[in-house]
Amino acid sequence: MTKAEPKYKQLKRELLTQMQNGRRKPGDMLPSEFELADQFGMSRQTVRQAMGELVQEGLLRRVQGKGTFVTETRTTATDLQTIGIVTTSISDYIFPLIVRGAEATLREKGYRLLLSSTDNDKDRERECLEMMMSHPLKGLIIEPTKSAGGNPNLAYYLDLDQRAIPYLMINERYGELQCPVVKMEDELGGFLAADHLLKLGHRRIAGFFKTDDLQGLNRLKGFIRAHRENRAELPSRQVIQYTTEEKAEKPFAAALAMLKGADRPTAFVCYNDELAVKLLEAARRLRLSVPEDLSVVGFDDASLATATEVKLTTIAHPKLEMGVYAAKQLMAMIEQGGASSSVDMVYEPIWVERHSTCPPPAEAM
Amino acid sequence: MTKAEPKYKQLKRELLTQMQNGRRKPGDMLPSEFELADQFGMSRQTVRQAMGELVQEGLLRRVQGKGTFVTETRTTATDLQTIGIVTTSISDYIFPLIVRGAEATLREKGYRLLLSSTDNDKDRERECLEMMMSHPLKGLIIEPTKSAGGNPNLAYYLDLDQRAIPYLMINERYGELQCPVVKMEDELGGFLAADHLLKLGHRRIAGFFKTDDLQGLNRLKGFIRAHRENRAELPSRQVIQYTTEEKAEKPFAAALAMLKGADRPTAFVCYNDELAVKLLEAARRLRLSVPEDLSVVGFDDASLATATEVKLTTIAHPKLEMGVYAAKQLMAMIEQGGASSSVDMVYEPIWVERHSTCPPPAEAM
DNA sequence: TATTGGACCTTGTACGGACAACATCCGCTT
DNA sequence: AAGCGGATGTTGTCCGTACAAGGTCCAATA
Repeated sequence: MTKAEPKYKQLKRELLTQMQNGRRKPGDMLPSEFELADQFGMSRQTVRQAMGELVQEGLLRRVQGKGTFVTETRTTATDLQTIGIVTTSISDYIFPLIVRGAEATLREKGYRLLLSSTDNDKDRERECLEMMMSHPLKGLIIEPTKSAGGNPNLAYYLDLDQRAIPYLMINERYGELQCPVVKMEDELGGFLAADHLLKLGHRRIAGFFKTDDLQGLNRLKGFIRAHRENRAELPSRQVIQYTTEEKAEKPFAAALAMLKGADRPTAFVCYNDELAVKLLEAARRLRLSVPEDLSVVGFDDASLATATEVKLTTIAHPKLEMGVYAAKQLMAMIEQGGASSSVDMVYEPIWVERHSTCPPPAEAM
Repeated sequence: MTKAEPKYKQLKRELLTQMQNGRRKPGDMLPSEFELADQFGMSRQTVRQAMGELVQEGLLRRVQGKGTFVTETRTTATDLQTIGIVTTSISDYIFPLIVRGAEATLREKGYRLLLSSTDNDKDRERECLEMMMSHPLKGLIIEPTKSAGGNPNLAYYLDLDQRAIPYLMINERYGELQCPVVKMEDELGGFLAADHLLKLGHRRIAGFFKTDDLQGLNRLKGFIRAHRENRAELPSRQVIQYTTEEKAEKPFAAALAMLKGADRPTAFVCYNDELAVKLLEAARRLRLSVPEDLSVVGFDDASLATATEVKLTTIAHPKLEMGVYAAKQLMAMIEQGGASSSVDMVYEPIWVERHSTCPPPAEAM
């Protein structure tokens, strides 16, 4: 025989169902504690215990001298649920779009969005995860921080698994983890960029890649594969790798040096549009014209790409849509109860031709 | 004489201070309920009430049959608290920086950040406020949506007042409300822009302002004042007003028409850098060179301002710092218990001279 | 008519007692 | 030596009572 449910819990359940049925609407006043005690054949203290918990949960509001009321506002009985996003950089020119897509989609479905940013620092990532998990969460969207490095915060992700909180990654995935990922096919993007340039006749293409995340590493991989498949040489000095910390100086300086040197490259492939715009400046400084003297390809199709005089040729991916998709996917996982049926979504990169690319100058052929 | 504090609250306070002193460390077992009742001369029920609240707050953990213990782990003794930000547009090129400043500051102090965006739509603003308020919130940072129009969501803000949830506004304030605001002195910014150009000798300056928010309206106000104080004429056709919905087309078309017409303006003052970059494109299309034929001034000192070939002269304000300050101010208000001592913070705009401005061409003098 | 005081409602605080459910320990039994 | 059972101590549930404090209403009062 099953154990008897405590009386106060029975009352609590009864009141809850009444509220869900609509028999007690928001704003309604409940019978007084004495009355309820009478009705349900229990003491006032027991009634108080039941109602106390409902007050704690925000479903009731007690006012001394007046009575106890069903809470207003609470649009639906199913309370709003919260999902979190951990980004590397809120102010980065790409991520706001992804966040915007996700936010709009989530709000529509009644979810709330907790946002935090790691600033590309793994210690901060730990703080963010800690913060996120310290309150009930329905799901998480994570953009890995320095995904090419290790994952010192593995324990937190395992904790998520244990708590059956679904999560998915965006842009990249930590290798050790099994979860869905929404990303662009970066390797193919790197390939496309270099392949187009090689097909235009370029033979000295410099590549600039941020390689502390897997996105950059994969773009570089594709960049190399394009050279191999086109039987083009790729001297190592034509590949510039840099980290988040170095991004302000190193690639710009390297580009200047290469353009001044002998056998200067006839084309640049840049990790993203932000860098491409910077390198345009390097070309201007040396009075090289783009694209006649130097072709430039960026990544991301950011708003920067069309702000410049020479509109940038770039590799695009559907940023807003990725956010929307990630949100939808996560909501589906939540509804399924955390069954992370690892179905990835990989977007194909799109070559967007504008005016920063053309065949190389004749003398360089 | 002051009213006596309830006994259970006295006990609660006592236990709290003991825990803060370190007299009771995490993991320690407290005396039993009977013992405490004895020590403090109260009944066991009263002790239970005090401890019940501490359990609710996560500071104690009760285990039937064993005892009551001080909670382990939660280094964040004061449980994490949530504050919300309602922006007009997450992906806008300015706001991410403000959000980033606020997020970093808040996370440091153990607050969590709920983010949502109105997309410049007052219905969405209502949804956002509803969503924010449906769960316990410690405070709100709001960027008003179309602040020049009315405020149909006034009821929600009054509700915030009633619930003693402190809030502050950023960029602008709805006129009907009393709350601190963190903003730039837009009127002065508009004045500076026009005044500099007038002092350079320009006499036909066109101004483009988004006037569905107060920021734009104030910049326009300053723009007009500069003309008055410099005794310069300002025909109405030289002022272009537009709304969020029109921003993609109207100002660009108007600029093209003005530049093609007789007595074309020798300078543009633009609502923001985004528009300034667009209008640079209009000038290029008519083969006018900037700044020789046309000076251009933007607002915001966004990253766009230096991406272009001609680096934009612009009116800057400390975006990141504004976010940080807003966060700090809000936290102070929370600690004071919602005493919204309406102390505004107004940042002075800064004239950042780059290469898109110079004296007007001689023939136009 | 306007005000006040009190009756009568509500919830808040506090006390007392009783038994149930669970955990631990210790001595007794096997 | 191992296992069982009960003593003992803890929190959980439930009851009853009493008075305080806040709110509402109405009738008596100025």
